[in-house]
Amino acid sequence: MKIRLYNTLGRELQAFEPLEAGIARMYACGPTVYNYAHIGNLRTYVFEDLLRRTFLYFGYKVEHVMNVTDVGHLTDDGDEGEDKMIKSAREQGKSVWDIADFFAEAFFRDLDKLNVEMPEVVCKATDHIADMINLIGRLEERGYTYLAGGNLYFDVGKFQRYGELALLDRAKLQAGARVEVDENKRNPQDFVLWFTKSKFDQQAMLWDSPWGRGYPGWHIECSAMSMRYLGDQFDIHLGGVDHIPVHHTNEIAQSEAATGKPWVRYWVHGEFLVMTGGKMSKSAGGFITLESLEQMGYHPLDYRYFCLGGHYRTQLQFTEDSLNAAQTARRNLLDRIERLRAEAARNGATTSGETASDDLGDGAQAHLRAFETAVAEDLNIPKALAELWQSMKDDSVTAQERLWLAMRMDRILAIGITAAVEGPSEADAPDDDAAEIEHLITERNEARNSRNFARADEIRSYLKEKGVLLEDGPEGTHWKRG
RNA sequence: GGCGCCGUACCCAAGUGGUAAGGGGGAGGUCUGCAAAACCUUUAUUCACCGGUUCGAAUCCGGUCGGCGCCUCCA
Repeated sequence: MKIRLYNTLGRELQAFEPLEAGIARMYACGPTVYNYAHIGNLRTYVFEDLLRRTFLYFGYKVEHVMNVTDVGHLTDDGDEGEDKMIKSAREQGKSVWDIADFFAEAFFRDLDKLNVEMPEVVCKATDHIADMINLIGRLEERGYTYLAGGNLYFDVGKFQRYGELALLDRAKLQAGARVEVDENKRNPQDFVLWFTKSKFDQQAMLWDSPWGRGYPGWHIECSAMSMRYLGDQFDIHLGGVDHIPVHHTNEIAQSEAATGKPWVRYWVHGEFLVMTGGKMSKSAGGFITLESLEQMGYHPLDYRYFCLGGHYRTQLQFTEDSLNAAQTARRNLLDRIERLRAEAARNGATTSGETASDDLGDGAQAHLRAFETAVAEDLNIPKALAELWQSMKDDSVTAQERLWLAMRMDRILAIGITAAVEGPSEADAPDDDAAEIEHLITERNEARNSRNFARADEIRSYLKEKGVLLEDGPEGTHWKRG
């Protein structure tokens, strides 16, 4: 099936045509590891994971590269004098290197909890300084750079198509709208490739270079590392929408200036998670981590499910109510899976193993096709999720087929369905108190049979206090942990 | 000031020319000693507002109002 994606470059839906048949090569801008990722950051990585899984689902080989920015950069709003990494290191009494390792580890732990698969390559900026110096050298040879005030700049005036991605009209850009203009720049949009004169003193990470001892500008790392692992030209570049006007615009300029060739074919950007009053950010006070959601009683996959509810290109409203809705929905879905599993078992069907989709009935086929069509059309995951629900509720499809469909769809959605189907069922789950609970249930049912409801209710409330819920059904009494 | 996005039920949110997906929540019902679960039914004649194009518009065009993002090394 043809996958269509919205290309920021050109602002239109385009059929994905890889440079090399059957392979999707993509680069994703990763985190700057000076703090924990907040759930807004994580939304973007969930989106990238959905795209990755979509390619895999449709049979592509994926070469996915993500960088980790572990070189310090400026602190946030209004603070022009300090480096994020240095600030964080000082506050925590650690070296910048330790800070980077610590938060990178935390970041990937979060991704793992969210069922975000690891890219084929995760590369740290500090391991690729030589690649950056090399690339800057190519730019210098081609005359795109100038030295001023000790720093080496990229001259956007030499790159005619500057700003094409962001639809920037250089003549109309208001320089210094929010930040002081760097007097050394020839054009306001010029950016530093290599610093030797830091705006701040305590820069701990320094490397020798042809332009002096210093450290690289931010944008160059993505160009250098992506080209190192994916070649001078590759298929897709991913990131958050905030990167369109500056970071990605500059990446394109320096990459294409260095090679003289078109660089990336498809630019795909994820929109922000927003809270009441605006986007999530430290200054606004709404810094929520995955861990804090866990402490509030949510499963990480509840958050993933929540993310699937909105299209990647639209802002998603985060509220506790909507996260609750996602949590309940996911529980209901997994409960339904559990019942389908029991039904399939009663029918003597096996739930594991592959069923060729050719063997599916027409109804199941139609559901699968609807799901795949939604996913392939610019990753319409909300629609795909709706198709999942409809297929689960379709009684004309056998329980076994529905389980198979759910697992199949979970290859992309990754919301815990496969684990629910293939893992131990609730009944198999070991429980230290199981014997006592079973015993009490037996006693209660004897009491019910002799119409001693007072005793029966006593047992119900006793177990409820211990967190055990009883459900009387036609086939006996089931219990579960509440 | 420039660039871009968005406004769909109580909430989240698909749908972008053919007569409103899905989830959560609410309401009613079946079942049940009770309770829960499950199941069934129901919940926008209408898509911020005003014009226009069209046989037909939530979808296209123009305007108004409102929200948001970016223009800084925020995902």
